[in-house]
Amino acid sequence: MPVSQAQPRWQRRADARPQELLDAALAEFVERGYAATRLEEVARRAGVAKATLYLYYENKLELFKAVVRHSLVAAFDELAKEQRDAATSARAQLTKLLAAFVHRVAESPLSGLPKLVIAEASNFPDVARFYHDEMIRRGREVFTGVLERGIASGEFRAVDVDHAWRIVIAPLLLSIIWKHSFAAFEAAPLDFERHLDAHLDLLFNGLATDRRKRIRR
Amino acid sequence: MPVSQAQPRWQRRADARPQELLDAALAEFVERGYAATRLEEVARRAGVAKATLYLYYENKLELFKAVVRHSLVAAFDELAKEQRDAATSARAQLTKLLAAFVHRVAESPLSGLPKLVIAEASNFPDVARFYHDEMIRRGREVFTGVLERGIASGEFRAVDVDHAWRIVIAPLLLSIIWKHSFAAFEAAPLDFERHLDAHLDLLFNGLATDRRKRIRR
Amino acid sequence: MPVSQAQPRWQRRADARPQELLDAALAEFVERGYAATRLEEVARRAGVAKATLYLYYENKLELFKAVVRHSLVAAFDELAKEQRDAATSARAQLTKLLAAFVHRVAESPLSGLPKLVIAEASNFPDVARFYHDEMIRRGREVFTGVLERGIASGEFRAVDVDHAWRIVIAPLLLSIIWKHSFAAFEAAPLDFERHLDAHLDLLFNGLATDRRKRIRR
Amino acid sequence: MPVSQAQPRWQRRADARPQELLDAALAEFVERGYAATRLEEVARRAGVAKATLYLYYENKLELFKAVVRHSLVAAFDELAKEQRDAATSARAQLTKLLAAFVHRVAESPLSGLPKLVIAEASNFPDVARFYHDEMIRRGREVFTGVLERGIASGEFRAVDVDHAWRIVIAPLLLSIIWKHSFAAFEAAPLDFERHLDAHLDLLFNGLATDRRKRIRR
DNA sequence: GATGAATGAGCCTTCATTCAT
DNA sequence: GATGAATGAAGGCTCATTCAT
Repeated sequence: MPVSQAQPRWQRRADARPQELLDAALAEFVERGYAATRLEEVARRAGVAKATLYLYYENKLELFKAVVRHSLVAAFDELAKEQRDAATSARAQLTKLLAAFVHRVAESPLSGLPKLVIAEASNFPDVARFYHDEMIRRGREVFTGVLERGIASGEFRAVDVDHAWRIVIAPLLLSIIWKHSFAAFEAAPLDFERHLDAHLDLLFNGLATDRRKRIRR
Repeated sequence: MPVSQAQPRWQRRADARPQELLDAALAEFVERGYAATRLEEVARRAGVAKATLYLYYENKLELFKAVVRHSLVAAFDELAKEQRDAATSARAQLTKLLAAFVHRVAESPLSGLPKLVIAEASNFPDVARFYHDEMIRRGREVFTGVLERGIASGEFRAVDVDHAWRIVIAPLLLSIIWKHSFAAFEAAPLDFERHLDAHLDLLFNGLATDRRKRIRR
Repeated sequence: MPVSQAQPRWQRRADARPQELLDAALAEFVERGYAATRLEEVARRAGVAKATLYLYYENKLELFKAVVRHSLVAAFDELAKEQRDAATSARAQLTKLLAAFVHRVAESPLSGLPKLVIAEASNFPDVARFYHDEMIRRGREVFTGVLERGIASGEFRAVDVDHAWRIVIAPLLLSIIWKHSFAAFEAAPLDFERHLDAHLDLLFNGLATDRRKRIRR
Repeated sequence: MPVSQAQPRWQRRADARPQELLDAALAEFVERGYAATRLEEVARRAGVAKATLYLYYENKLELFKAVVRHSLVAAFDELAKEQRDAATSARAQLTKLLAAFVHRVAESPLSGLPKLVIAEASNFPDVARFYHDEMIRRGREVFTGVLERGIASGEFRAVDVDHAWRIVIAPLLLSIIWKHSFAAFEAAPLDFERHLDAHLDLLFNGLATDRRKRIRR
């Protein structure tokens, strides 16, 4: 297998940089969007001077990219902690995947990443493409994999996997978007746990009544 | 009949103008976000001079609010066309609602609205609150209403309605976000029709195998 | 005597124009200054549309010049009503002149003119020069004339006429500037009558009690 | 000793800056008025970039206010250098006050302040009120004080002090307004010294020769 | 002649970026 | 390495001016 000739578009360079800067920048970017984020604010939040940012990142765009790249890697790392042993049932595995997403991503600052990328996708297509190629593609692989395994094993019905994988994660993705957009206007914060339960219940059992209902997970 | 030699420098279109401006502004705001949208561009897209915008809207923020307000109303109008007759089954009604959302919102420029509001929620909390109070609250009412009716009538299982309503719309909402963010990077554009079918299938029947499978709608 | 070859810098053209426009413009220019005056406001005050102004004046500057020119002429007309018969004493004549200034200029809208010209002198040197050459020069002539006549006749002491004329009008000029600048902050409006009396008293009799103190400070 | 080849793009002068900016701004504001003054010009005159102004003053209006405030204080400081010892005669003291005004204010850049405030009074009432309350009120107090003392001691006639104080300063105030408005159009610049002499002469001795004419006009 | 609608040019203000210490 | 000070390059907004009716 030949080594790719081209320079990787995303170097690892900045990953050694202070975590504080990236944390501050992620928070600001998520809260305000790329354009409305002022480096002054990022710096203040990180407790450094504005000019200091330039010691670590060439410019605002590079900082932005580093934030996305770094958060992406962090998200992977978090999810990877959940070893996907193929020994268990597809249903158990799917449950585990979704739970991991909730516990390790949705409830952490990393949850801002999807919102950020979505909001800036048309302004920074290469960032969106990067996210798409790295995160979404892998997500799709993982989820379609489980679905197909379940179908093959007879655990799952023969659903339209190409679309089902999106439907499976949609409620969770949407919940983190919710959290970053409308949380302030709701009486009580969204209960991720119950939300996940409700999703799994619907997902496995469907909405329509059936006399031979399965036991909740 | 002699053709006038000179093009008039501009047209007088006081009536059509507001709509044209809102259309242009919606497109730009959705594409770039509030901060990165230049009024120059909005104006160019609408075919007017920048200053003309100020004849109709006091400033950028007011234009933004008008866009959201107007799009919201337009979305309602679209959805209202689908009369929700309580005569039919809850299932048929839910199906109709979701189909209406796909056909009348997701596939129109109005589909940009959710993405826009989500992206700018923390920058403009009052806009987000407005959207939340007007759109989301009503959406919740409609969907929880159908769910409760279905449960009451025995059509649906006794699911956790407070969460289920979100899960029911999540795949559709996400699909329009998708369309505005990652469409460019996918081989084929998302097929809303198949997506809806897949969702309805999963929603009503669940993922897990069941011998007494219901008929697809 | 040859006719002047050059075009007069200030035509009489606009003097036939609606008085309303000039009145409105004078008021606005005096109140806000040239730059801060919006033609929109002038038009509104005159009860016409902005574009209508352009039917009468080429542009803002021409309107401004017309206002100054017209007000100047009006001021002259007012003052000319006071026939200066050389039969009376210099003192009576001087008194009459100052009284006329108070009653015909200071207490009319024309009082805004000096303030206006002063404020805009460096922005529009030709306007200032015009005012200087027309108004001030004539004022100087009139007042130095009276002073010299009084000195010649023995009514007045042999004062430094070149400076005295300014001193003679200073309190009145300043009073109208006052009126247009600080009137709002004073408990009672300036009583022009008493002010004039006080001035005349001081002017003719001096401040010091001892009539034999002729030593310079 | 080698000369540095390149001029530094800018100097670091945080200490001197504010004063330089205020000086430049005062000059421009006096020359053009608030509205017509472009910050670009102020900056150029001060030798800095436009944006630098914003490091020291929030916006144009704040700069304007700072200019007025600062000039006012500076004027006070100048005048305060003239200790007003009550030991001398009222006449000597009045003379001293007026001379101080001429030498320390009229002949300095501070002389532009009254013209500036007068011109912008109706645009910025709070600035005018500030000037009125700080400068004018104190001026009135000082001058009426001296007049009353002189009257009490028998040095001065019993004049109408409420109006006399204005008359006493009017020629000097007007002279500085003159200087900033019409100086360019006169053959010779106004000789402040002679002007002051002429004023004092008239002020103390009056215009009329006959010391027994007490009949009111 | 009058005016509502439209616009081009200009200025204030912000902010990413750079320089000097 | 860190930062306060400075700036150039936008972009929002205003307004004198012009066009079409």
